[in-house]
Amino acid sequence: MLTFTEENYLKAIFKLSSKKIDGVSTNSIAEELSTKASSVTDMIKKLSDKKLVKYKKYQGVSLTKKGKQIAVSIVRNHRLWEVFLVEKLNFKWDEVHDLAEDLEHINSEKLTDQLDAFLEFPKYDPHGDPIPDKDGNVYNHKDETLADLQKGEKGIVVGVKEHSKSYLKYLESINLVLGAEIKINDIVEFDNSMSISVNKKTVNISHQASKNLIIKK
Amino acid sequence: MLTFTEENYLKAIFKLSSKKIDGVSTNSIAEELSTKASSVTDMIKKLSDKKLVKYKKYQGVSLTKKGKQIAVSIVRNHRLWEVFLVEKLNFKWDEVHDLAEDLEHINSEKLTDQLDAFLEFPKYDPHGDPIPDKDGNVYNHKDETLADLQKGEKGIVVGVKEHSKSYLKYLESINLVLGAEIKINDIVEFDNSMSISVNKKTVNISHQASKNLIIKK
DNA sequence: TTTAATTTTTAGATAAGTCTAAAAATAAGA
DNA sequence: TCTTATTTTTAGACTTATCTAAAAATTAAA
Ligand SMILES: [Mn+2]
Ligand SMILES: [Mn+2]
Ligand SMILES: [Mn+2]
Ligand SMILES: [Mn+2]
Repeated sequence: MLTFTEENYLKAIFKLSSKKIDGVSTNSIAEELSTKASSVTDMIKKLSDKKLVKYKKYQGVSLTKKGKQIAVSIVRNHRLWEVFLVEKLNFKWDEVHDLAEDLEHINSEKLTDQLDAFLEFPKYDPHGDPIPDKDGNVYNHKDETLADLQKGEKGIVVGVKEHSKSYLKYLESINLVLGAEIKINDIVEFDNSMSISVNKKTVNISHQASKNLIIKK
Repeated sequence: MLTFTEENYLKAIFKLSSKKIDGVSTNSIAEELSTKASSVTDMIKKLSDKKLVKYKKYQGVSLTKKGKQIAVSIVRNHRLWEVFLVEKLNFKWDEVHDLAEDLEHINSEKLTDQLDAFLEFPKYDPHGDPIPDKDGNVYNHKDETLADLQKGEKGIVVGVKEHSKSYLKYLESINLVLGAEIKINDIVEFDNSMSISVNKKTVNISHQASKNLIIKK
């Protein structure tokens, strides 16, 4: 059995791996987990001893098959619990992440599978992130954001790239929730802010905000 | 915030307190938690520093108001999660305890309250144990067991005093589940075993088994 | 290709929770 | 009451995960 800490390291490495082809750097893991590089080095050695990561000094780290399996199953847990909290316990999408950070570490295949069934096998979590299936396959969205659309184009909100409470609350306040249909009315060249239509209402949105909203055309 | 370990000590002391009027002994806590007396002494000192227990060397330990509040809220969590697992995720009553041991430590008042509401405010967990209310009141069953009944008397199963998997599985195999109606056909004086009727079937049950089954006449 | 900046690793310390073995206090028995 | 037996506490050691400060390796710049 792994400690919560070890599991969180695996999850962090998994997350960072998706953005990097080669090994994940010590510093990036430290930043992701709000810890120090020296702590990361120590933990990497331990995970390496347990054959959960491949590691060569100064060369970065990557997950082994086994390590990736564990990481994905934790992500699966995390996202299923988020769905549960929103769908069944009436939480808002900006309230569920921290609780899911704890719940994800409860390791029971039966629990996960029964929860999955109870939720009727959801494909996405409340933030639009894909839920890995039982075999560990994850089908990510294409990385197309609102900021990529041109004047006159339409799109549907399918996810967010930024998960902070404040961003999520802001989006909800202007009805930019999952499934919302958007039309680009205008783009201000100076700062790339946009005027868009959602729900027959017109709102303005900064580039900072639009580039974190994942869209399907 | 408390660690899981600290919470488990509080819970253990709470459990043992209900069977003792004066302070709980170091050894009994050690046994309850499968640890050593020396470890218990160390932890008690820590909990005492945090004003969660009252402690005088060699005189046993008892919970403060604050300590008891925490302990009860953990018990509340534990039992609500057990209800969830059985009612919503189709677990059997012998499968839920260990998972609840983990889930109970997820501290969120909102989560607990929403879960309580989702489950429609259950009064008892799957083993018949009472679920403390939001204010920390617990209404325990009277301690009347099947073994206390006389020949010819009837009773209804309302709980168990022993929570081992094997006992729970055994009970289920002979239909001695919560709510089952029992009639005592005969008592063997030699070993206090009983012949009883459940669901129109007759079964024999040892004293060891009957004295752990809580009954309401 | 040296030198300088950055990144990563090591060395040594600290805190939590545990253990064994031994000492101290309490309880039980003669 | 005095002597054992039992219980509880203390002393000292170990493990895990963390940190700071310093050394080593790599990368970037001149
Ligand atoms: Mn999340
Ligand atoms: Mn999410
Ligand atoms: Mn239980
Ligand atoms: Mn129970």
